[in-house]
Amino acid sequence: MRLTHKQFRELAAKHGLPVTHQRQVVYEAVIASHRHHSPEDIYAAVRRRIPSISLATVYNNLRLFIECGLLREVTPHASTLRVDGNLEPHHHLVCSRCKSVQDIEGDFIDLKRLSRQLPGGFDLSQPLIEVFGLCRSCSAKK
Amino acid sequence: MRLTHKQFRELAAKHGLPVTHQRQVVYEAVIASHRHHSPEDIYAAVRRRIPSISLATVYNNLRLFIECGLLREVTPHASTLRVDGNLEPHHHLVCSRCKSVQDIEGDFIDLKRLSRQLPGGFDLSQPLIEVFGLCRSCSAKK
DNA sequence: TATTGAATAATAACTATTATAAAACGAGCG
DNA sequence: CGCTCGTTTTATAATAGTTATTATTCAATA
Ligand SMILES: [Mn+2]
Ligand SMILES: [Mn+2]
Ligand SMILES: [Zn+2]
Ligand SMILES: [Zn+2]
Repeated sequence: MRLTHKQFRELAAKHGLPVTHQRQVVYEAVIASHRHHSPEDIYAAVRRRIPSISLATVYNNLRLFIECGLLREVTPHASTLRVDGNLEPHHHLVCSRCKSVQDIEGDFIDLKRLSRQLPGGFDLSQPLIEVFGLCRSCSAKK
Repeated sequence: MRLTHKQFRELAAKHGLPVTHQRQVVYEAVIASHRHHSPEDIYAAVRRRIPSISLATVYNNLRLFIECGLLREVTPHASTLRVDGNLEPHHHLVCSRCKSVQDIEGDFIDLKRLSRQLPGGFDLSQPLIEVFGLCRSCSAKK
């Protein structure tokens, strides 16, 4: 863990973020496992080192880290259910900022290469793809 | 609307779903616009034709339609925030059933073709891709 | 028409997340 | 050292989206 200790201090300095013990431990909990965890997961892990930590602190710092680019959000969708009546196979273009979704067509996937990277047993019989970026109005704004 | 009227009756029959007035109208509201709507959007639209409808009925029927394959869910992620400490550019493989996420590497996107399909102004400077399918254990189960 | 099972409406409950306010902290300074 | 001030954390209330519960309505059948 000495490694991530230093890693966090450097990252925080680069983004002008004051380092606190809580932040340090939250960050380390995220990268300790190479997985994609929920705030509750992180909270449970951090509590083993800081039993008094508040769930709000975990949320606050995860949000902060995501905004600063220290962490990546794995679920860059609108937080509510969205439905699609179009059953034709098609893909989606999602704006990471405003969460808007538009259809996109075309065979831009190299299925051969993709399946070469695929872990065994993964069923990709009709692959659905989402491509994330910034929509026109969002990329104009910033 | 006569078209979707008939279309819904046929789809419902195919899936053994009893047709009710509410279901008919909810379905029509979804495909009336070629967009990706939230349950509240649908609720607002349906209320103009059935003022007494309950929000729960909208939710129930949207879920039902998704399960039967009459509609597609646009947000097939875990419903809670997930964070990723890996900042190296990489893509994700998401299981549509259990919502598990794993990293996937490799250049399986034809960026030339993709940008040909891209609407003007969409910023794809570092494209993130998510590929949806069924993970090994989920595809084994069913 | 009476019976019965399914769908709906009204509303309560629940869960994830955010907002608020008070307490604790900590760097800088006399 | 103590004090001060801005920041962070904690505890908790509030909110939003969704699901569960239950009484009512509906529609098909006998
Ligand atoms: Mn679509
Ligand atoms: Mn990842
Ligand atoms: Zn946008
Ligand atoms: Zn799965």
